Amino acid sequence: MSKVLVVDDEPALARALAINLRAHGWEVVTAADGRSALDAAATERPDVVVLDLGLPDLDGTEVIAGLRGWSSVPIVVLSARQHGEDKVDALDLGADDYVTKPFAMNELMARLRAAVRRGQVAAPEEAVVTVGSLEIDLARKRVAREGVDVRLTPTEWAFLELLARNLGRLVTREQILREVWGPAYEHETHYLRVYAAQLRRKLEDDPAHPRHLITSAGLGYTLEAG
Amino acid sequence: MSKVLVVDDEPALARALAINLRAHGWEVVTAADGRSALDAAATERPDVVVLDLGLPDLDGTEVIAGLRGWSSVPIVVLSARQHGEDKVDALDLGADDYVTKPFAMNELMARLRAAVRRGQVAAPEEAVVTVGSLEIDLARKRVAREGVDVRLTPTEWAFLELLARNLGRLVTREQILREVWGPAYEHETHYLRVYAAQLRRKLEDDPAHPRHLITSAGLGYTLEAG
DNA sequence: CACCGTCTTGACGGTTCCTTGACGGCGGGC
DNA sequence: GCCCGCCGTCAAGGAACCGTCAAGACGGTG
Repeated sequence: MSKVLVVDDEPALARALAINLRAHGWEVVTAADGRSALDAAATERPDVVVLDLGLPDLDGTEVIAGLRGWSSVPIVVLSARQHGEDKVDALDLGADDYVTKPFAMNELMARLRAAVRRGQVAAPEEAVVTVGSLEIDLARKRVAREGVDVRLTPTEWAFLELLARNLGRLVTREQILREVWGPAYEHETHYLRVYAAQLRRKLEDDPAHPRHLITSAGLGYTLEAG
Repeated sequence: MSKVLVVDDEPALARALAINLRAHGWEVVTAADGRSALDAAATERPDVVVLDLGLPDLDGTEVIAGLRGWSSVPIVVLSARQHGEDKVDALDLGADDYVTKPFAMNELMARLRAAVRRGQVAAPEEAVVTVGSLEIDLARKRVAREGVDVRLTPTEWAFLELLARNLGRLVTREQILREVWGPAYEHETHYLRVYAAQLRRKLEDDPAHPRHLITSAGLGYTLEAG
């Protein structure tokens, strides 16, 4: 769970933010002015800071500068001002993102997630899905079974990749056909059978009794996690 | 083409909205009160909802809360009230954006587009409905009873999904038949009995005395929350 | 042009699922 | 008590779907 520090002097807005963020799984700490914001940032070590400009004591830019003196925590600035002038200021000083009021809660949430993601330096995005003895490397577009590479055709790979990106989730026939063959093929279910069989022959220990690539008759296919 | 659900009890405004939206390429569904809004959202699966506060039956906030129980569809609230009080309420409950009347059609349109865009980027959003020892995962299309997966046929799943999306609310026979079998089957009530029985056999501890899938004779079925 | 890997298409047998009918239980109205 | 409507149960037949094999079509490459 990520921790967010909300810095805002309007109690109503601060409360609304806190409630929404908590509902979405964030741990929330609040501060109502610039000085306590700096204190809270030092003691709580949040993963990201939401900073409303126009605080009673310090100018928002001072808060950013103060934080940047010792921390590289991502900062998302919140502002009522419409024009770009202080946007440039804030970004210059080291803010990471900028949202003008009124804003949509989802947008803020998305920007926070993005900010945290960017903030995590150690994120080379190791996109490898492991399923039993299968290793599916989404970045390199490779599959290995018990350590040895398996050669897949482009269509086989597209099929498998789609299932792997939805690991453990049922992917409907229509979705597979749309994604792999294109929107016009939405009803060509024959392809599914041919390619499911082909993947099983290459990837399953016992293709006749698949343990990974599971069929749900009339619905679609699932790449089973366990 | 994106689909929008317009919830407004003033016919004139609802019509004006529908016409304008359709002219801009939206697919439009309308509802005039809170209850039918929830029904329509469950059956139509809009990409975004425009919700006018001040409905005859339910408070707008109740509608938001009801929707948020199972859906993460973006909601844009429409309100005549000028001051911020219920704005905060609406956002607290999970609305995504807020437009005060009178508004420019262009502005609403832009906010809808933005809401849809954000909705698509947003997280996969765990949508799991828990009923007793049942876990119904709407995103993965899976049901587990006491932790173990239960295999459902496509029709069984469609039936259960509809009830789960209307958790605790009675779903009429007509609505189920229309949704699961199609508009032409609105009077084939035999199907309901067969499939209700089948679901109970798979999901209930004692199929003869169901505690979750409840019949209301002559009316329809309810998936009981407790 | 011939070769090769890949994609498409067809046919067939086995399985799952849907549909349909028949029957019994339950409860309300008369 | 009897009738009637509605619900729940079971089972059978047929339709839809799946897995499999293999032959042809297609598109690059040498």
